[in-house]
Amino acid sequence: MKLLSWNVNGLRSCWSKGEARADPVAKRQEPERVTGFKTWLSRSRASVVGLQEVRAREDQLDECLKGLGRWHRAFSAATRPGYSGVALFSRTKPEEVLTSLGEASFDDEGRFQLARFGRLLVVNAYFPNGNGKDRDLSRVPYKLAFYQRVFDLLEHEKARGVPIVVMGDFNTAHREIDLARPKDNVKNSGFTTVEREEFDRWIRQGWIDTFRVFEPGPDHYTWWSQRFGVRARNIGWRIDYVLVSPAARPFLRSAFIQRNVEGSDHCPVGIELDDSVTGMSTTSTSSPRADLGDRL
Amino acid sequence: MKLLSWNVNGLRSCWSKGEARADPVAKRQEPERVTGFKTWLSRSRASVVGLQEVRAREDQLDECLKGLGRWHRAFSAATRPGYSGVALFSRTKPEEVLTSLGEASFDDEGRFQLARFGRLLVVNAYFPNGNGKDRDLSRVPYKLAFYQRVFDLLEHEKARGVPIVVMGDFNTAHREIDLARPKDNVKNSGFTTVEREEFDRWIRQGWIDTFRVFEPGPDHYTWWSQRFGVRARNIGWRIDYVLVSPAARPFLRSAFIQRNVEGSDHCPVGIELDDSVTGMSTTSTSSPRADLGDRL
DNA sequence: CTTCTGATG
DNA sequence: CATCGGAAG
Repeated sequence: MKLLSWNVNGLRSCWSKGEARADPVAKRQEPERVTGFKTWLSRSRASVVGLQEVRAREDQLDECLKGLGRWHRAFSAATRPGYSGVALFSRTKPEEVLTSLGEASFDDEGRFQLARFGRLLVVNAYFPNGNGKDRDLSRVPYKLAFYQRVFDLLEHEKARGVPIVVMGDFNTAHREIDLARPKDNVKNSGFTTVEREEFDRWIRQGWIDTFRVFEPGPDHYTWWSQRFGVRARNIGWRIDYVLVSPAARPFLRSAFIQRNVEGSDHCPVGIELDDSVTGMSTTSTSSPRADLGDRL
Repeated sequence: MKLLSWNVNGLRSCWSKGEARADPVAKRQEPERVTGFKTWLSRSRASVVGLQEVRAREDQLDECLKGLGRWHRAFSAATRPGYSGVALFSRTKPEEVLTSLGEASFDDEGRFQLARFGRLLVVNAYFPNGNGKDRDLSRVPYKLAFYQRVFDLLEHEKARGVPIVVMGDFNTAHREIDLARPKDNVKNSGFTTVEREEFDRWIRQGWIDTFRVFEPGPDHYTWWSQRFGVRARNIGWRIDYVLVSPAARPFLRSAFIQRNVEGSDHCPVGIELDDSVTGMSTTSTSSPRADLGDRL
């Protein structure tokens, strides 16, 4: 099974880039194909797709969601209009979906979804940006608290040997190799010491950065600033990740970055797991099954 | 001498429509020529140009103002950023420019300029829209007070026989013939009885609607809603005018609407006056010269 | 429908 | 640089 994660930076905008709209812009130009959301999704062959920065409530998405084919869809929007928001699309309906982290300051921002497919837990998360109102680091504490809350929430199941996937926009580059200009960014949110240390803690505690299982080298990024056209020169950051718990590791077949998919300032990332990870296929295993009712 | 008036609905936007910019839009489309501000101005052969809804302070206009050629420029911006604002361009420097109506509630909105060229007074005005916050008529009283203030300010000079031009966006259609759908708009600001009566008062007191001197017929408009593409079907309003005082009437050579000029939801309007109206040409007259120092 | 800000990324 | 909302026209 394939799992994909994409920060779409506004689903309506991302979707529109793949459509030849009869809008004022289209009147002035030849429709030019960029990939956009719809084409990407229809060609994805994914089982589960996590989106971040949807920036719309479900009822504002009618046009984008029309004709997408048979997907189960779950949304968690922020209270503030046009801000944040995550969505989870899946080929089969999850047995459970949870969107609360048990704290209003987190839940108000539509950043978290946890879904269960058999024994597999899939988290779709949009970790906060650490920049505050005045482009300072004032939101870093909130960001770290969010990381810790998600970590704590999953710890028991991870320790029990439940296969878990945590995918999304982590808004942090882990190591120097994970961004093109590490020296220039040591004081910028996304690459400060505290943020990197929190990421380190996840890895030390057993979470696996799936992309690095297969690719140890540099120049692999998932986000590029929209300024100065730096994407063409690949001056980017790897801030979108798919982590898996140790119990999911044996099922991991591949991990990848879809750097040619356009429509957002992020590109999609993903992994392939053996179908048996859910415990729902013919060949079953004896891994423990998550019981969200107990823990969450 | 030719005088022109145009509500540009954002000078930066209007200007950009005449430029083949290297911007994200241009990347996706073939540059298509629409007239825009720069081309219009350079081909205008005007002596004086009044702009309304500039929607920028002078320091935000560097790019638009670059390479426009030799124009004297005067600006009056609103306090609130991106709102209202008028500008007066002229081939010769006005002897005087006045922007205050003597009341902060008017002056804060950048709606008024009065310039003197010899004995000729030129007013560039952006009369308020009568629609309030809730799309009601709550700004009609302010609009009427503005009309009355401008009227009163000019009355003494008009009565003395000074040639005066008042050009701009009046935000009112005078008579049924001045809008395509009079019946549908009797309750909308711009065509309510009180607004039309204020316009009537100006005419009764001697102000001349220059366009009607030459064109008594229907279907001549200066503004079209941006919704539903009604400009192509000419469903518009004539709300931009050039009025002249009785003393200027003998100098009036033509009046016109430039309905094919694009770049704004309004099109330019203008008149031609005999050059001698300023009293500065070789053939002088004995008309009184305005003395702003006394009155304003 | 379109122009602007202002917040946010 | 680009998204989205809101005010305004």
